[in-house]
Amino acid sequence: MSVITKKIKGTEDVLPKQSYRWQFVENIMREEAANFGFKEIRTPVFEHTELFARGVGQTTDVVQKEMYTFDTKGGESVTLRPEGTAGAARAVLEHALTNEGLPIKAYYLTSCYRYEKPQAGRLREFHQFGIEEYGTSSPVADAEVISLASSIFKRLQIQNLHLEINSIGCPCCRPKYNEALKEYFSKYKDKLCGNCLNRLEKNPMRLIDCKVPSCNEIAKDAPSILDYLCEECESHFEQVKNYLAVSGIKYKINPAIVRGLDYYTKTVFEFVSDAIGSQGTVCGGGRYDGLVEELGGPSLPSLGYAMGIERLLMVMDNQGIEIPKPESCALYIAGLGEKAQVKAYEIVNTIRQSGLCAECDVVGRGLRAQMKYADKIGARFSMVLGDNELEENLAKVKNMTTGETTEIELGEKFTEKFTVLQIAEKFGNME
RNA sequence: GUGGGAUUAGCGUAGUUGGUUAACGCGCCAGUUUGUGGCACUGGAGAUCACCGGUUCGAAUCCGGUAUUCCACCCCA
Repeated sequence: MSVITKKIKGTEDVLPKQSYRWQFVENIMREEAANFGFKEIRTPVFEHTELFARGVGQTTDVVQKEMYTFDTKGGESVTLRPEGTAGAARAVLEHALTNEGLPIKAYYLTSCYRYEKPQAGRLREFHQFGIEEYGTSSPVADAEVISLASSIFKRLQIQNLHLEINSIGCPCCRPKYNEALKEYFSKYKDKLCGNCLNRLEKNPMRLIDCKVPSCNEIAKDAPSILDYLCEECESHFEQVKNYLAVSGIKYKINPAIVRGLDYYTKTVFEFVSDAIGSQGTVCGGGRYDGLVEELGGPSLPSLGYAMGIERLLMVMDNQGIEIPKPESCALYIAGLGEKAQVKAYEIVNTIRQSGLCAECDVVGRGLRAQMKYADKIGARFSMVLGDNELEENLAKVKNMTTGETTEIELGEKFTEKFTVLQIAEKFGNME
């Protein structure tokens, strides 16, 4: 076999055998989001490049080197969304959703694209579930949003996830902190890595989580943002912690969480798993009070986060969490001979119309092979239809899990009223 | 973008001093006489040994490059 091409690097196919796992996770996300009052928002996969440049931030790695950007035939620069927040914020502004009452609570479940070097848990096309809440600066909202993530993880039965939170201040206090950082790190200029030297002027906060051992050593004693928070930020952070405590959510304060997207302010957090290697952040987000304004809108304090579906599935796989298999075929009808095949097809259609899954042979197999197939697809019941059955108006139905058989009448009534539940009744209890 | 490992049928693997039709398990297909799956048995299909090039009389096996994938860094979900 020589297939002409393969899937693009860093992309994944979700095959029929596997898709139920995705659907299970997605359904729980949708349900929990609904319980918390969030409604789905769907925005286009691509946007004008400037939206991300502006929203996510020019200095970020995501914008500088990871975007799928191209020119259209019309000559405009468009970009495949590298994350979900910018597009959602754009839509909120474009449709003036602020007029429909605040806060605006939305969630998305979509693909995102980043041109990165792939490895397990890091794909070029990946999927995120994300939460967006616009128009509230209250710390309750911070806790609410984290609580939603937490209850999704609980329903997915994911174990050993650590919540780490931090506050990275606001335009009022961060400049002072940045100055303090510059002053501190300047003393060690000759020992810092090239990357850190570059960032020292533009984005000194990023030096704090540098993984280069020598830098890391220096960063240990760097001033903490928590000592530089303005009164408002500090009080906000305190209240967020209180609300988390009230919700019974455990967390660890990690001053090293700074996040790589420029729009974050005040609260930032991550849920981290140690089960899947170095790409362990399964959910990350925080507050972005300045984003909407940055995009040309009104001052609209907001917050949100995104979870990586592939990573969650990896963790679940790793922890051996069982995902319930979907309902299989209720009845398989094996037909013998042309006349019986037609009848089988007719009955199958009737059952389908009653809302149940039924199947019959569509490849021309023999009886034995049809039974094997019925077994393979996990049919709950099977029935054999041949000349004898058609003559006598009587067919045997077999319970595929127990092997028991029972007889059932064919005929006019049969096709009209037949349901698999009737068969089940004949067997007494089923399940 | 940096560094390292891997690459043999759909999947998991075996295959070293380089030597005839590349092996095994699972899966798939078909049979095991009279019309019934899960077990067993028999048979069958399926691999240009990732790709390209080099060394050699001869390469799955050695060398180089490319691709993909995994691990770490980086980044982030």
